[in-house]
Amino acid sequence: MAKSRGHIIVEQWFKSKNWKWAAFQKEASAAYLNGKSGLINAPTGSGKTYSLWIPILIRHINALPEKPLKTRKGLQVLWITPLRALSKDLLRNMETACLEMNLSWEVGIRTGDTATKERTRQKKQMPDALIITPESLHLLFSQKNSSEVFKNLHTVVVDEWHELMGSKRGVQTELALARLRNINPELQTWGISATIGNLNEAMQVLLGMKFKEENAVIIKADTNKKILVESILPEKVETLPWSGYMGIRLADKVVQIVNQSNTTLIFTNTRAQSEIWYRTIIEKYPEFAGIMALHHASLDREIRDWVEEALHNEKLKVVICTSSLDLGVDFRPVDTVIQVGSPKSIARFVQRAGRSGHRPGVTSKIYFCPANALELIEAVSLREGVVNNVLEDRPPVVHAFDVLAQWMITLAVGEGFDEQQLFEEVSDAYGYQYINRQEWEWLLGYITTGSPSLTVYDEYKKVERIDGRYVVKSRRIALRHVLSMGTIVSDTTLRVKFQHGKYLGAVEESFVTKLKPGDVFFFAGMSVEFVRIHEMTVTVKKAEGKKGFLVSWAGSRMALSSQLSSFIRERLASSIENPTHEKELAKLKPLLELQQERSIIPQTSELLIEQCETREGYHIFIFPFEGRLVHEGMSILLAYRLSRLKPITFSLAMNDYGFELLSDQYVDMKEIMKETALFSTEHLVDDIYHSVNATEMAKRKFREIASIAGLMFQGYPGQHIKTKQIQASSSLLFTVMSKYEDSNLLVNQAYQEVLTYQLEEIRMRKALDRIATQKIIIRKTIKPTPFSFPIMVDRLREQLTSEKLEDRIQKMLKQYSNAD
DNA sequence: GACCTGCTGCGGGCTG
Repeated sequence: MAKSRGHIIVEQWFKSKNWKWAAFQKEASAAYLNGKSGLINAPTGSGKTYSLWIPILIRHINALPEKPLKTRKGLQVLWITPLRALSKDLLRNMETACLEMNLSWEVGIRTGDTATKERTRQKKQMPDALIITPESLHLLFSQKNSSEVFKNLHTVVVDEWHELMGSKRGVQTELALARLRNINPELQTWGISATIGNLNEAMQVLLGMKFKEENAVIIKADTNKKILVESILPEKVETLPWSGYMGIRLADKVVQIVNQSNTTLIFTNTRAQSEIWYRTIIEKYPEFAGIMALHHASLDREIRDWVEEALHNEKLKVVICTSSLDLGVDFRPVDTVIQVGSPKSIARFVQRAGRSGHRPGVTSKIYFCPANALELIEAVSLREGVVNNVLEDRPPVVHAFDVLAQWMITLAVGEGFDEQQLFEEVSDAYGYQYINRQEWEWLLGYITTGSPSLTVYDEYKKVERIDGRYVVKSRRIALRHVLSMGTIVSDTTLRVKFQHGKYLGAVEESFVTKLKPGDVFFFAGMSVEFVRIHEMTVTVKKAEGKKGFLVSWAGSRMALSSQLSSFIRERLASSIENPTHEKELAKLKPLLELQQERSIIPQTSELLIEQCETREGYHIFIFPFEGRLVHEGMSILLAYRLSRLKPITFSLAMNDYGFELLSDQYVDMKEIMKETALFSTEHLVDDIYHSVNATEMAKRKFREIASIAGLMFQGYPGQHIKTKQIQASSSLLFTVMSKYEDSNLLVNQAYQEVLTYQLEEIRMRKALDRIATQKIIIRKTIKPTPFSFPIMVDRLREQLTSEKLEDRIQKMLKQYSNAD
């Protein structure tokens, strides 16, 4: 490739910093300077920011006239980041590079944190480059002069694109990009992404449907990042429980590793789990006070900032965290990462491993601490995934009409739009490539009249059509819209603070309603006593030494990824017949032998069904090993199909490995399997819609959709509306819209989201297809097996409180040992 | 030989 002048300057800059001028940086610079767009796939800490930022500056310098222009050109570069927290670091880096290149470029930040003064300044004169979140970018489009603001924009960079793409925030970004390309067809768009399974698709989503292929490139960093995976093993497999997800039994071993390391991050799957680990370690090893910290999303921002800072300055030995530290600033001191419990996907595991050895060429090491015995299989599977570099896809969100409705109103609040033009523009976005006129007309109706069933209510008439343009005239409507933009919908939370005023974090309404004054709970790594609740704030005081219950949050459970599940199926199948030398499997051997003895371990060509009878009734266990969401869908499907043969009701339970149908009647699976296609994919969707309370599931989903689409105003800042009220009004809207309209796009979307995300329809179909080719093995067991026991416990847990659960498990224990 | 489940992320006018 011929070296351009710009290319040489970039190269010199890298050399002057004594940095290795890596192949991907060369490639990216050259492609950018040649006017291309694309995607850069490089690990964090590899200098990928500079591989774009420096060429951008060069391009600017080259374009400078001899005499500098008197008037500034305004905004030329947008740098989109999913995390506010990343913006300050970026700003520093970018400004430093400007200084080094002797260029008086101004770089600014525009996020929710940006002060009013700075906003006003930006309104008068935008900086040359702006670091921004997708939400703030949408807010810029709600201003009257937005096309003027973006007139001279020539480059947009989307950082951590893999992180945005799979969510509705990604769709927001797609829509904004489509608009920016419309304003300036020459716009160069670059994405920066970690490695995911569908990189090509990621680029397509970023660049939109009309992008010319010859102008796009994917640039992969050829960094052989080494990742070492080591399991933390118990002396005996008996140490590990059959079921359970906390993993604290191996706390001593974990502490040993922490002690041998400089700085350790311990990743847990839930906030409650991180609190348990903190409490367990501090009780057993009081010397960790002061050098151990907690980090999760419900802790106060100030505390989290302190933890991040202390981690950076090597003041902390260990931090116990959740996904809250998956991304974010470089923590160079971290040399060890421990994952407690299944990470559920290989990509997440790799991402977390990368938090250690955060420099090019340095090996990352991650320890896996299994939380129950069967997770030893996952340990082996994870390692296999890492070695073979198998990573999950991030499927982009499509047909999100709620996000589109919001976007249309945003534009109407801003400069207004011509519907034909906007329709063209929106079809350029990957997520709306198949949108048709009928859907579009419905959306136009929705934003102007509030959909056919709501026409009598004025508050849903938001947008007016004036001289062919769709605009929002009312100040009040504009204000309320701007106050509720974005796609992240959360429950109402209450802030927790000490009497003397220090804020600890936030808990959910549903948790607080259980509390009485004097109750003690464990939160933010300490025991606190509930004092009172006033104006959405929970006041507490220290309760040293007292034991209390643990804060719980209503989140969602992550399901095992299909890539990881398939490794697990294979590992299990070969565990007995072709045992490998993996030490994890050696540990697990006694348990697998017990499974083999009481039932079987299925080969990959087999589907195992276990049936047994206990005092609770007749159990059917089925083990597709497909992750809990698919199992949820399958259990619903099977329960429905069985109930059509004869009237029968089941209670359902599931985990990542299998599911249970429990009834007070015996079902002869062998007979039924002969006659009925229980696992057929035929009428799958119909059966599911008939079977479950699909309406209930859709209703719950609808709450988020209605919020995003602007049907429910969540209140002015500082003034809160209770979750219950929001839930009630969304459920009312759902009922009205379903009843009086045949094809309400938002209601349909709710059903679609239930199928796609809650029940993982596509994956379920694949699994059912696989089952169709498998041999069904039905085993009657006298006692629950290592496979089935955890599912039973799971069901009990949902029905009973924890004390009662303990009693029940004791009873079960007695019952089954008596049978011996 | 069997206990502790529930991730992350953003944003908020106008006027004088």
